[in-house]
Amino acid sequence: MSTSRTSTPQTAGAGARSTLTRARVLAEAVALADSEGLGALTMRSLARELGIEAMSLYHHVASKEDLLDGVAEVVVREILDAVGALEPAPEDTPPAEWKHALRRRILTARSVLLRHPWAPSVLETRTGFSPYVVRYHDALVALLHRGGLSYDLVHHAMHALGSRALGFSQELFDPGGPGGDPAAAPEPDDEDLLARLTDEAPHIVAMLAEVAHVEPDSTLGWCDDQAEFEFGLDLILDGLERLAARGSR
Amino acid sequence: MSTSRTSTPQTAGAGARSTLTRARVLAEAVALADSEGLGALTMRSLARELGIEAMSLYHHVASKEDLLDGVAEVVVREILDAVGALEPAPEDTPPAEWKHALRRRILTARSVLLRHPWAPSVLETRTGFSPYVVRYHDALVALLHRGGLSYDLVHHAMHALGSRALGFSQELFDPGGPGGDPAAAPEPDDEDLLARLTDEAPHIVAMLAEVAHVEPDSTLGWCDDQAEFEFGLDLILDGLERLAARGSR
DNA sequence: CTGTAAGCCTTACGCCGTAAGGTAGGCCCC
DNA sequence: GGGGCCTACCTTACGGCGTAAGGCTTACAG
Repeated sequence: MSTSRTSTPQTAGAGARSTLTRARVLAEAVALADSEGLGALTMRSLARELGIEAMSLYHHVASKEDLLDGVAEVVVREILDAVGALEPAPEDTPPAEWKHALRRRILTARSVLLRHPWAPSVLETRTGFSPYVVRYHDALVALLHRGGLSYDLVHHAMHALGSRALGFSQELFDPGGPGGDPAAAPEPDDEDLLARLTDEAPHIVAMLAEVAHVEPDSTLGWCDDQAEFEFGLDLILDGLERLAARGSR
Repeated sequence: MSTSRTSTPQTAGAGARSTLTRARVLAEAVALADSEGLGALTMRSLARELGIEAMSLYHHVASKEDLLDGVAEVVVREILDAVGALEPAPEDTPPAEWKHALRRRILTARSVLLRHPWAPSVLETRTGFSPYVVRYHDALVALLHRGGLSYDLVHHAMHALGSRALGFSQELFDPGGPGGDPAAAPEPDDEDLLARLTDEAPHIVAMLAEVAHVEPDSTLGWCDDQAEFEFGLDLILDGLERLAARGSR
């Protein structure tokens, strides 16, 4: 890797590999978060990974916050690419298919986020307007409006979807969920936990006893996140469809 | 040194004010987060507020993480108290009223969280099973099941509600939202922002132009969070009701 | 040849959470 | 009533964080 000839006279113009760019910094940051968790993404560790010193990063990002903004942008762009590869533009989608088109887009977004489990917690904390996030949402708005929903209803719809629009929803009780640190699997002695639950939350225990995919006497197996996500999403989409059908609102 | 009489012989028994307890530590932590934001809640600043040294806190909480667990618990207990003061127990609620009962409970929870804007971001990161969180959710499960929903449907319902069950939902683009630091109001020159939006997100701009409570040429006024929260909540509740009506699912 | 700017490095500061250990008073039990 | 122990506090110190300030080299422009 470039070892020899450190003083190559190349202008570092086009595809120079040895020169660091913001894009390369961000890519490495994403890779680091993927492999070591969000907590391991520090200026120092990122620099180490890139073979430079921490302070040198500041020539490519303004601050750690800016780094995280950039990282979020990379992820959203990845979503945009994935969606673009599968979906026609909103204008080329038959209006009547808005619901399925929306559904597919959102599930595609989700599939990208599943590759970056730490991403939701980063996206949650970015309140700014990344151009890519905006563009993504704009396509959803277009789809809904072309589907016949009034802008008023579209507006409500976007709020109702919330973070679901980007493919995630935070769930209370979700061990190892969107937290980011894969090493943090809180596993207190499940015996005690179940015993506590049984008298503190009898109805929950009764429910879990009945719902198929969990045997309450085993270690708490968790839910089928994908199925649950789709259930909630469909509940909202169906509700929107009904509201749309009975004339705007 | 508490000024006079440092060696008061009182046994620090019942309601002694001078002795620190975990409860007092947690109460002060909540107060500090309320007034200065979550970012200002550090072991050192909390100790300063209590007139002790940082390390002394470790006699009452095991770690910062434990402190945050405790803080979350305080908030949830506050929710439980508020709900308990207004609502009959699930067993005393007519089954047919499940939807309204659930709605009221959740909106009560929300009203508590509005007093602690930083609380959602703490609750989001607690993956453990606080007894109070569990108890709260258990009551919701009871209400739903007594209302005639199968446990299977109840289970889906809890997932669909997600954090909404506790009264919040994260929204992308929500300046000064559940972040926690009240001092961080990102206000980039709104002129530029709107200009950028206009060509990056024409549909969003069109929507905002039409939706009543925002004049797009003014500084971006934000949405009526409460109304939007209720819209999303009702969408889900109505959908659940419909599913319940046509027999389990 | 000189000026300037970019890209990287060194050093250092003030935060953070917390490990380790010290001390002073109150309690129990012999 | 005296020795030991427990509790609640303190002091000191460590390693890690983000980053301010400034220095050194190299590449290119005039």
